[in-house]
Amino acid sequence: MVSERGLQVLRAIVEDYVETHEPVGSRSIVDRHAFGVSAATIRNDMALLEEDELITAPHTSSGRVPTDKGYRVFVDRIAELRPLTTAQRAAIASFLKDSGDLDDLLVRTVRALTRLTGQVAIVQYPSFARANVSHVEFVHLGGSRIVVIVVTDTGRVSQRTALLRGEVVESDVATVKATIAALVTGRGIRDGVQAIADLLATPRSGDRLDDVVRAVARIVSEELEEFRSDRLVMAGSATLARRESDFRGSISPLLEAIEEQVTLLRLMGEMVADEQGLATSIGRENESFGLAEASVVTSDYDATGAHARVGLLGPTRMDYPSNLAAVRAVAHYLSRLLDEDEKAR
Amino acid sequence: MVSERGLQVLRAIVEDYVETHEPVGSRSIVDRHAFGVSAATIRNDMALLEEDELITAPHTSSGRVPTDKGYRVFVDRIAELRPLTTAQRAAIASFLKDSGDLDDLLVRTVRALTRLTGQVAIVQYPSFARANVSHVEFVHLGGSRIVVIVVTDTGRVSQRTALLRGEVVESDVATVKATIAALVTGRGIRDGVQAIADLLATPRSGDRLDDVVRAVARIVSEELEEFRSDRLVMAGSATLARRESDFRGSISPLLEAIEEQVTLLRLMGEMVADEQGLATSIGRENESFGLAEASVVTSDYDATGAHARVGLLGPTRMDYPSNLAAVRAVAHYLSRLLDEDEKAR
DNA sequence: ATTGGCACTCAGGGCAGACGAGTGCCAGCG
DNA sequence: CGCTGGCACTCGTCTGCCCTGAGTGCCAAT
Repeated sequence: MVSERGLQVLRAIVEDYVETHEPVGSRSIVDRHAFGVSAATIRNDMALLEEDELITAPHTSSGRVPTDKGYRVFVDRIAELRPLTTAQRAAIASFLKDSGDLDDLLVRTVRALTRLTGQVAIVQYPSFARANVSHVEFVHLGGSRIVVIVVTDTGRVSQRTALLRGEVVESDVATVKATIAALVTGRGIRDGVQAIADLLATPRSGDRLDDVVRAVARIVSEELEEFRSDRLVMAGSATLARRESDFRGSISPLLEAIEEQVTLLRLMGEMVADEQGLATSIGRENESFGLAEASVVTSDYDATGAHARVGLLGPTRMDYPSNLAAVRAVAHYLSRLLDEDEKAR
Repeated sequence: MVSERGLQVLRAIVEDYVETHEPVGSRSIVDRHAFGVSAATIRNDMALLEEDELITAPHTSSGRVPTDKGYRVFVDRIAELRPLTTAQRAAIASFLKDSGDLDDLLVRTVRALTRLTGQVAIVQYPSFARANVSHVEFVHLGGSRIVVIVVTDTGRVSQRTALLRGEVVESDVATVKATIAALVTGRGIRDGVQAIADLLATPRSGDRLDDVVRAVARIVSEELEEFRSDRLVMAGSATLARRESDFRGSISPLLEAIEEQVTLLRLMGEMVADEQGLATSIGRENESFGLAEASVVTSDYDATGAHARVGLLGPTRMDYPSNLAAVRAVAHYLSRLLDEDEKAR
């Protein structure tokens, strides 16, 4: 078990290491922090911390560096959020106000966050799983093409072009629209998907339009699935290159994860938030996602029942207190703006 | 003036340097290429090439490296495209076939290209400046929100949510729709934008709906502008990290350009294509775009009059013959698929 | 439990020497 | 006149070496 002072030593090591990027020795700790004990005492504490695998020495005669486990303890038991300055809060507020629609708001959010922290910022689209389909619209482009548009009552729009096998005429489109609209309009996403699945399961009728209806229904179903699945908005990948020395290996796994999105979605989905809605995933904890040298911090935000996360992706050696405070503050503003929007309906 | 053999020496230097990433000396040239002359002769040629600033020596006693100007001469006067293998062609074809709508096709294209070349791949959306508005649709979400959807006859769809000042009811929406649809439907993008500008220029009437119409018209106009402006699809940014040693400085300007898009759009817009539709921009030629250590190669592709580019972004020291061949081949397939689509209408 | 002292380790910087790849130049040859 | 072999020279890189200093672990004393 680590003593109270031991924890303070760990705190000092984490803080100094994050700041200086250099292994920190017992001497520099007593210099920079008012422990009131000698370096030798600190050394004894450090030996204990090392036994617990909270810190490690890169080579025999050198200062200590926190291990992933050390960061974990730091975040869970020691660190307190470093509140944002009022200037920072004001910057967020002015950056986010006057946003247009949801897309615009999220883009601004992610930019604000990356600017604030210098890390890669990530915002999950609010999940619309609970939304209802308010509208389906079909636009005939002539020939065998139809643009299929689905709108939910939360204002999400998805659109896709269906390329049919044969030609259709305007009146066909109207018929198809009526059929499919009846199936999904006013229903929840899940119900809509189910209704379409039921339709596709029925045996084919000989009707000329049957094939068309099926083809279009399949597209609609895909679009509904898209609402159900989450999406990400990101910004700040260029900052990774500047922090490159923070990553022992290459940053290309990170860039891949950013490009893939799926990995990050899974990762953010699996992270467990504390009672404040904050969550961290540190270094090797991300190993199965190919991000063993990176950390992710997230904060939940809420939009009228819908629920999603904003987060940061950066080196394991990041400033957790500031970054956690930043995601929390941004999530907070985002929730508020979305709620105001909601009321404005 | 450089002799014929001088050019062949330049070719050898470029090819070897691209392959080995090391300055190439006179000796290794006679070893690897069948020049039939001695190293001393090559040295004389190299001295001339250096006088013309086509190659340079990193330090006094070391092999030569092509300058940007050298790459330029190589591309313009020496290099011949290295045709793709049939396996590669087959890979492209199978990768692109069975694409869904335009978005899907372009995403596949850009993935194919990055996989083929190992560089960052870029595809410009075909320009829809000449398209006509075929449809505007308004979906009332209740309260003061309307989703504004614009569809062109080329199948592009743009959608945005308008948040109005006051509440509107269903019948208002119908009125607004009629007004605006009359303004833009069937017209070209440019005409539509103009018509809306004219509307906004008229003095306000006292009509209750006038403000609503104006607000919505402004949104429609923005959406039309979006059709006019180009957009990019990209893939492969992670490859940059792997090639990082190819860039003397940091790769962060490149990542920024990728995230910005605007820079790349401008750059690709300014590049001048040869009679084959191919264009290159090498190293310092991109200096004003902050990409002095990068090169871009592009190939035009055509979709029934609409015209855009596919390209690659990579280090100056790239394999131009292969990359040019790759963009040309991919552009070729893309044109063909788009034309088939067109016919299928 | 804390401390000062001490021996020990080891990364990093500086220096010198050897090596070798590569050059420029020149005189000679066909 | 172009090509060639030869040769002296340059200079970056590698290697081994030493030294320094930061930092450690341990121990006996308080």
